[in-house]
Amino acid sequence: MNYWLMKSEPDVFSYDDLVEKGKAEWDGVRNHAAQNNMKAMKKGDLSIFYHSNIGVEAVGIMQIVEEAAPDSTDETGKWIAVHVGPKEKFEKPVTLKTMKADPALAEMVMIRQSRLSVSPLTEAEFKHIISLSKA
DNA sequence: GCCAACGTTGGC
DNA sequence: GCCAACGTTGGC
Repeated sequence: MNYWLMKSEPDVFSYDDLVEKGKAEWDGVRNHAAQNNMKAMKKGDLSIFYHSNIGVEAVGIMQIVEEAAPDSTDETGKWIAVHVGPKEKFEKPVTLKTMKADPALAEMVMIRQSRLSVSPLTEAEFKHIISLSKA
């Protein structure tokens, strides 16, 4: 089991949009590092859903339901996407400010490399963010 | 709206 | 293969 963090601008695609659809292709990722992370995803892996730009906070958990396959929005055939489904919406979102201030999350890839839209989390980081969402 | 970080492009 | 210019992302 691996853990991830994926970003989306909620005015484009929000956690509630995912809940409504039930399943969605995580398309449009055009960054090699992010692509490599998606290629490493296995069915059943869990990912934090993070709202960038608006909200700037982690809002819920989703599950990888289909592993990497060609991105349907890519005409070149070079890029891949995974399919995700909703797992659990946080009772309380965890803001970037909270995560940045927390020593337990100081090594988080997303904190250190803020522009990366798909990044790995350690199991400890994943669980810690969950615990913050319940506080 | 600004700006830092950083990826990509293109000239040499 | 280097590096300057430029575009995009994303926090503030």
